[in-house]
Amino acid sequence: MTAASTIVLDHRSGTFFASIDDGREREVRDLASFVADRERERPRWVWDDTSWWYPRLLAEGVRVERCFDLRLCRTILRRSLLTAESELARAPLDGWDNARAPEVPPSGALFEFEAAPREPDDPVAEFRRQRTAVAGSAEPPRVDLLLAAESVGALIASELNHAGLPWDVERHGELLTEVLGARPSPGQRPLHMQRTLDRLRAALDGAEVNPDSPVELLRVLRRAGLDVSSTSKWELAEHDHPAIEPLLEYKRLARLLSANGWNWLETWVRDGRFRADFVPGGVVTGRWATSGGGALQLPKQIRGAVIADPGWVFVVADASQLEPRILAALSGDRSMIAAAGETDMYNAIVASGAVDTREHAKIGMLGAMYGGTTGQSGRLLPRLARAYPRAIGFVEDAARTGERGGQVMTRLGRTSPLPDTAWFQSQRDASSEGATPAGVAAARTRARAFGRFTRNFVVQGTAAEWALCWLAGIRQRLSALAGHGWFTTSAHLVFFVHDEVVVHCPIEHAPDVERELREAASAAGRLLFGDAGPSFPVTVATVRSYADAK
DNA sequence: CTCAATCGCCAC
DNA sequence: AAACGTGGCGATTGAG
Repeated sequence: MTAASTIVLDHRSGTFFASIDDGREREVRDLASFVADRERERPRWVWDDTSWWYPRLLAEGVRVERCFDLRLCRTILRRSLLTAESELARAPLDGWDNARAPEVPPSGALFEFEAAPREPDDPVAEFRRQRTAVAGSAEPPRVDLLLAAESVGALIASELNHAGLPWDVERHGELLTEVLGARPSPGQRPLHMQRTLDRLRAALDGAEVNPDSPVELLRVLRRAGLDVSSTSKWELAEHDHPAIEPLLEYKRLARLLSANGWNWLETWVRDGRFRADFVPGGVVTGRWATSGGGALQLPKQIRGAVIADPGWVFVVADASQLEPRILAALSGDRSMIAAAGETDMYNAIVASGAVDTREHAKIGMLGAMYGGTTGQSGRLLPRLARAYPRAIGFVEDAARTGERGGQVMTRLGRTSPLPDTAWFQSQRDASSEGATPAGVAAARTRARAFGRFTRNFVVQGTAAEWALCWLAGIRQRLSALAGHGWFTTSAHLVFFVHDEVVVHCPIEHAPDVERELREAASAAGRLLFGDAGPSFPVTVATVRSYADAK
């Protein structure tokens, strides 16, 4: 008997079905044991939505190595310029284009069906449509790699959600009490916040202001003689007035309370784990999003509550200067690739004579990737363009494509969306006979804004592809280290933010994990850019608390 | 009451 | 120092 290569799973009217290697569909009685059994042959599981199937399997102790997520891949294939001519890309929207349902931790019966009707379309047929689209594309291997990376990302997201980030509720509580004061009764302010507010009011001659209302605050500040146009902290910081210090302090405390205070703790942390709902492909560029708990913006302030289990540690790794390295690789600019071969790319740019200081190298590169035109970044760009004409030309081309309303592609073929109809209308209006100067200016502003988007899309999107390849490599290497154990009982991923990962592992495995994280980064670079690409160094730290990582 | 827009802050 | 990309989220505010 040969090993199965693909198994398509489906469920309809309360029954599960499996179709093995394009063969006839058969009914599956016990899904978890069927999958566990077949997994020995390492098939690629094909299903409509990883975030529906996989949490249920994980809850039953079943992990799979490979999958093909039809919903995520549909999104990519529909939009990619590499598959633009396919039947799939030209077909009208259908149920396969719908957004996923939020990932809910399974409760009660693990394979209960939702009340909402599911798309009745046949996943076998959809899989065939997608294979046809890939086969007919300009570069099938490139698209295949993207779909595989996106799909394994979906597996990893579910595994991250399953494992959760270790969270010390007690430590978090202490931290809040230290900074804010004891937890007040509902509707009250914690002591330190109230005192800060009293100081603010005193500095404003006793004005009865609600500091949480920007409108009210702005009015009171202006009445107190402060010439400010908003209440944002960077603008306030430019002024000298006795109210500024208590106001900024109040804002700092209020932010902590509302974003990561006691309510947050009760809502998002269960059984010593923070479970972010990671959403692969949740951002147009291919970056992940999260829905709930603000996991991608965990303030440095509260990372002290992220503490490893007894006998365990975190190995925290982040890719150094990822986006500028990605730009070097994408553009094939040999001078910039040489700079990106060094551990500190910005120092290498200074050494090449392009700019004077490391800070200038950084500001200039960020400006090139984000489309900065004013201030320092605008002044530095011509110098970088002289030293690295291909690299800067690459992002300038992407920007011009966007300004024309065109589409750009990442390394693996993920493609930017078109501007909306209002955008095109404003461009048409601006070039029509009755165009007003204001209309022309507005259209130009919008065109430039879309150019900044496409400029950034190629870099951010390719960085996201690199990160997926890195994650996939890490997952595979950690599995190998673990042998046959269940993944959460040995080194496993617990957190991911764009270019940074956290692995939770027994303390004695940390050196091995550190090595694997570095090697997986190099491997990801070779996979995307071959041997001539830049290096992808990672900063690694082994710590008991996430706060100690940086 | 609900809903959407806006402000402001956090992350990479 | 300040304006230049991708987002999530909470509080306020105003419309229905």
